[in-house]
Order: sequence, then C-alpha cells, then structure tokens
Amino acid sequence: MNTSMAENLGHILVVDDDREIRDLLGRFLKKHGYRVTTVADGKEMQRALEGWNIDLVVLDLMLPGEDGLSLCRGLRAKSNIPIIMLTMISEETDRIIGLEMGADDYLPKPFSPRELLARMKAVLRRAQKTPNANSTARAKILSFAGWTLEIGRRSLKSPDGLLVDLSSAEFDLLVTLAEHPQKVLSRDQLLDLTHGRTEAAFDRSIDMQISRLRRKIETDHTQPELIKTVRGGGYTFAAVVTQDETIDT
Amino acid sequence: MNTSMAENLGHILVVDDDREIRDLLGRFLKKHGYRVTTVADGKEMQRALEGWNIDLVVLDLMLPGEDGLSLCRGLRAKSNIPIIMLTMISEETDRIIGLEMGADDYLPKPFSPRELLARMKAVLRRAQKTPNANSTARAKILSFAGWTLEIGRRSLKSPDGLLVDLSSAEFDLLVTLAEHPQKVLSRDQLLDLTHGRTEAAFDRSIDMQISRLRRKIETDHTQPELIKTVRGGGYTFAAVVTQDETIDT
DNA sequence: TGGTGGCGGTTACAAGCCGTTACAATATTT
DNA sequence: AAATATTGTAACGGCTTGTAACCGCCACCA
Repeated sequence: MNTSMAENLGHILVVDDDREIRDLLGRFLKKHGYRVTTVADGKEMQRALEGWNIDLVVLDLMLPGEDGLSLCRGLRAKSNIPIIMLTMISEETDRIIGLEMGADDYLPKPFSPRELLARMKAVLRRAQKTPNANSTARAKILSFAGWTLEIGRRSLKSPDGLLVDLSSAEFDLLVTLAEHPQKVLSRDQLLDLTHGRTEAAFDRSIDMQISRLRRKIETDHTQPELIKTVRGGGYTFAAVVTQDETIDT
Repeated sequence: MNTSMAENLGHILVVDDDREIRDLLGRFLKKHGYRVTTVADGKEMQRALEGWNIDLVVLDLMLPGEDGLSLCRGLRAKSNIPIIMLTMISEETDRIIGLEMGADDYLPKPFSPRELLARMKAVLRRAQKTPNANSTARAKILSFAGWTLEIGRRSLKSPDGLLVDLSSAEFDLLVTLAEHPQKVLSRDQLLDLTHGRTEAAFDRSIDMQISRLRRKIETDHTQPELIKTVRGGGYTFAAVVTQDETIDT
C-alpha cells in the first residue's frame, strides 16, 4: 500500500478529552500523511482553529465544559469546515445527532482508526467538491429487497433480521453501489468513491470485493440479483432502493 | 479493435438526425472513455433509453418528427437523466430554451467537441451528486411465435416457457430485429443500432451474432423461420410481433 | 456448360473480460 | 509476539465477441 507518502493531505484537528484517544489518533493519522493537532476541549479548539488552517475536525460528543454538540453547532455557524463526530452507541445519542448536529458524519465508539480514515477521506472529498455545501448529517438507512443498510452504524441486516458481518471495504462498496441504484459504476469510479483513490492502474481488487460481497448478500452468488455485472462497463446495483432518514419527524 | 477502450465514464446517448454529427461525436466521446449510442430520432431514442442504462442524453433541438424540445420535456417528465441540448444560435431559441426546456445545459451550434466534453463532465458531476429518484423502469415485452422477449429484464422465454440464455450482444441484436419486424436491416444499421457504432468498415461480426442467435432460437438453424437473410440487403425479422408494456416492479 | 466473383454460413481461433482460488502482504486483535 | 482478519495480487478457466479462412451457393456470362 502507498501509505508512506508524507505529503500533506490536510490538517486534522482532533478534539477529545481522552488523552489516549488523542495520542492514538494522532499517531495513526500522521502515519497516513495528515497533519494532526490534538486538543482536549472547546477552548483549545477555538485557539487551534484560529491559529491553524484546519481542514477537518474530529470532535468527541462528550466533552468537559461546553459539550461537543454545541461546539459543533457553533463551528458550523461560522464556517463550513467538515466535522466528524464521535459518539457512544445508544439510541439516545443517535436521535440527538440526527436532530441537532451539523456534522458531516459521525462515528459510534468504539471505532477502528481505519474506519475513521475512510470517513475522513469521504468527508474531505465531499468538501473538496462542494466548497459551500450545507451538508446535514444523515443517519441514512437504505433498504432494498428486505435488507436494511444502516450507514451510520455501518451495519447490515438480512431480510431475516440477522446481522451480516461485512468488512470495512465490503461495507463501503455496498453503500456506494446502493447509493447509485441502476447506475453502472466502473471499477475506477468505485475505487474512487470508496477509497478516494484515482490511481488509474488497472485494478481487479474491486472484482474481489464484489465477489466476496456477493457471497455474503446474494442468495445465489452465481446468479446475483442485487449486484449485476455490466460487461465492459462495471457493476450496477439492480435492486429498488428506498432511502430513509432515521430521524425525520 | 477496441484497443484502448479506457474506463467507463458513462453511457451517452446522442440524438441527432445529422449522421455526420453522430459519427463525429460517437468517435470523439468514445475516444474519451465514454460508452456511446447514437440515434437519429425520438423513436430510436426511446428504445435506447429502455434498452440501456443511459447516463446522459445529448439532444438536437431540431429533429424530424417530434422535435427535440418536446422530447426533452417528455424525457424530463419520466426520469431525471441529464440532458444537454444542441441548438442553433439565435435569440429566439435562447429564450425558448430558458423558458421551456428542462435540459441541464445547452450548447449552441456550431460547437467544439471539446466544449461539449466539458459541459458533459459538469452535468454528470452534478447529476452524480443528486442520486436519482428515477428508474420508473418500464418493461417492454415483445412477443412473437410464442416467444417472450422482456426488454427491461433482458430475458427471453421460449414457447415452452423456458428461459433462454442469450449473451448481451445476442440479446441486443434480437431486440433490434424484433423491433423492426418485416424490415430489412443492413449490417451497418444493425451495428449502429446495437452498439452505437458507426464505424462502417465491412464487418462480418453481425453474421456471427446472427449465426449464434439462430442456433439458440431457431428450431432448425439451417432453415431459419424468424431471422431471414436478405441476400445483398441484410437481415429481417419475419415473425409477427406484438408489443406490450407493463410497469416493472 | 463451365468459369468466376460476390455473398453468406460456419469453423477455428485469438483476445478480452470476469469470477474465482490460492496465496502473499498487511492490519488488527489477543 | 502469536493468532486472526482483511485486502490486494497472480493466475487459471470459462464465456463472449470479433477476425480470418474455408466452403458452398447463386447469379451472371462467354
């Protein structure tokens, strides 16, 4: 993998009162080519935002003093720096998040650094394209053919209600496909959309992901119903997808 | 043949009655990595839209038969496939366009292909972000001699009700023939209609497709009943074809 | 009547694409 | 550090599709 590029991919501000998490994320993100500044609370966050050119804020929901939520709102009011919130799992916070937050994405703890990285890339990419987009966080749920794909939770339920275990890459791929139903996505597009990679080198890794994914979600992986192949074109999600926001009312 | 077919950036449908323009755009866009289908009028446009997964339509304002403007409106009513209109320069059309048209962009003739490319990219990028609510996929069904050809599903049932497995190219060819019953279609026409290819070079690949197709659907392929050869002319579909439309689910 | 050349059917083959297995290289967890 | 899981690479095999080549058919003609 090409993680060793020390070029500047962006300056990330991590706001978390847990020192261990700060250190962990700091090391991890730096290893992946980001500049990182870590702070413990809202006051320091303010200072950092004024002193640096921050590209993305990773913000813990629970903070001493002013809590993450209001920080988030405040930040969003003044700028459109992308925000990723870290939350504890619970219905409660989920609802709060959906209703209140102006974050671009959120991640339930515990999360793998890898997941955070993926989200960050996605958010940064989105921000890149839409400099002034007013993205509202979505606890989006996609449903198709009885399946339930809960994006915020990164979970997938089968028509029988069983949780299906997808790897991170598999999940991202599935989400990407399901978000563009009926649309043929080339391998390159899929690579770009899931990994943010555009390296053009002919790459069959997507084929492998598709293959593995099909085994997990197609009733007969030799005759896929959901993810269809378009010869010479790529792949396409063939099911009817309905989209719900968790918190709409 | 298709040596440097790069990635698939999308499937473009070019609707223009001027063959020269069709050819030009076809070659140009393909060279730039797009799949291209070219048709001459609204009727063919319809078929292409139903048979393919079109990502963008390039539509000439002036067309024989139903004119581009109403086609555009009709298309917009049913789907949200992006549309780029080609127009003659004139205040008149400019105003009409602004008022009437549901197109995503328009381009006054004469234009440079390069310019079109830029517009296309912009429109596609915009469309990509707004996931479709379209896919009112109607499934056209053609019946002949007991056979059932379901276009939306790309499936073919024999008179015994058995599913017959056709390759992609075979299917397209059969659809094209069945949609012009009694009409003699030259090899060039077939090439154009099925592949959107206009490269007229003498090509016997159609012969091969026909041969393979006959083996699958004729009871005796040495004495074809459905697909007849017209010496010096091409091929013709000799059966009576009835057409049904159903709403797909 | 036998030759000739265009045309179409078919076989054989080459090239490309895709699914998959096996495995190597990392990452992550314990 | 060992055990596990994830992810990319290589490579085999099957299927699709286009090309070349051979062959027979037909029309035409001297």
